[in-house]
Amino acid sequence: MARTKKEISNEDGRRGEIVRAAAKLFRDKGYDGASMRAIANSVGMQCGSPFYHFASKQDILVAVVEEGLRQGLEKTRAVVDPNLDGIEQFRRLVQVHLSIILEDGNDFIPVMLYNWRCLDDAHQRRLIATKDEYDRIWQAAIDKLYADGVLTKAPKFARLMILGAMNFMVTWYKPRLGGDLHAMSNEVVGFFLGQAQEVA
Amino acid sequence: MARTKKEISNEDGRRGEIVRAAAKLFRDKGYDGASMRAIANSVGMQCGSPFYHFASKQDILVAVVEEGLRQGLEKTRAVVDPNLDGIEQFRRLVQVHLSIILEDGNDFIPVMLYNWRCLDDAHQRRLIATKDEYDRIWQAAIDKLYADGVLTKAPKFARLMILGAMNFMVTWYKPRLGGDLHAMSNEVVGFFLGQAQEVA
DNA sequence: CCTACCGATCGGTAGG
DNA sequence: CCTACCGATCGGTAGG
Repeated sequence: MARTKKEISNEDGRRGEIVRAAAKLFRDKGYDGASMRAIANSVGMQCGSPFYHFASKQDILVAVVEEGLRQGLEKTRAVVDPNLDGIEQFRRLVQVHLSIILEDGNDFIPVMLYNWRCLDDAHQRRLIATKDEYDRIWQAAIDKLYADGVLTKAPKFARLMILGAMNFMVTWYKPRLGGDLHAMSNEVVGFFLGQAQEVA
Repeated sequence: MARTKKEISNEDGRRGEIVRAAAKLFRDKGYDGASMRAIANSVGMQCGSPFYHFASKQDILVAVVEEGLRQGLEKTRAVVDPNLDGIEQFRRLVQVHLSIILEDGNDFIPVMLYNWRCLDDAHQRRLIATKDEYDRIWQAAIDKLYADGVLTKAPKFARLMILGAMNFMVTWYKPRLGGDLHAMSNEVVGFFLGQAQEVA
């Protein structure tokens, strides 16, 4: 059976192993710091073998970023619900974003955030459309907080500050015993929305 | 005359040119992505010549980070004044931090922020003491805002969010014609402190 | 600070 | 997917 579009984007099998191993190495050492040999060896292959699955190292990076955007957009859309009140919608977006960038094994989006310049211009241009879709979801949620009076400052700038503060957590957050991501989400929500609302 | 400590930390002369050129290249292409040849050529040297001034590429990175911390701490201390009210102190810290990370030619701290893992463990351990000094200044200013009731959430977490949001601006901020860094500072201050205070 | 060069490692390929 | 290999480039050095 031919490889369907869904299977490709799910990155199953050996190819998927390479994508996941590369994501971890790109995150730890950066795109230039992670060699094809290191990627191959981390999945038990010889140095030339990943080129059976990918035409180039660049294409592996593209696959990592595409998989990150696909998973991220899927998880994010799953918590969007126009019936929620603004604060609860925001809380869910924060929780899911922190899991996307901080949870163990979720290396795709951190690689995208911190290796974006390693993508060829053409790939950047193509992938930015999906990034924009991600931003639109956040912007809509923040606009609603603004309309409700929970946030009072320019909502576009608010989105950049809030997502920036979270994205920079990649550089300092160290997971502790017992999933404290939920606690972290509450701290983030509490900080940006003030003390008006109780934490779940 | 022997090179004094002050002259070393000021990075004057040819050595200083290498440090500044390397900072720019490290910022644009990353530590691993910027070759010694590229650094040498960007100051009109041949590929082996930087090694007359530095023992290794790693030592250039160390010099970049040290120069960034030295300049950053100097500029930051210059705006610290215990007689200022909390909000005005915060505003000045934001302004100086944005100039440190976003102003044209100030590549040192961005290199530190986004290439920290490229430093050897021993250098990280040594440099972290100066980083901590920087954080202490910020923490004191934020603690005061907390004591004054301007901020109401855990001040340590507040520092991480505020500095994180600013530091991530390195990835998206594009300077426009006519220095808008001052306007940016006002937006940042306005966002984090709410609309209580007027912008200068 | 240049010239000329080193061994190591890089991404990538051909043939099986 | 492995073996064996390629040219290019890397950080770094010796001698002047």
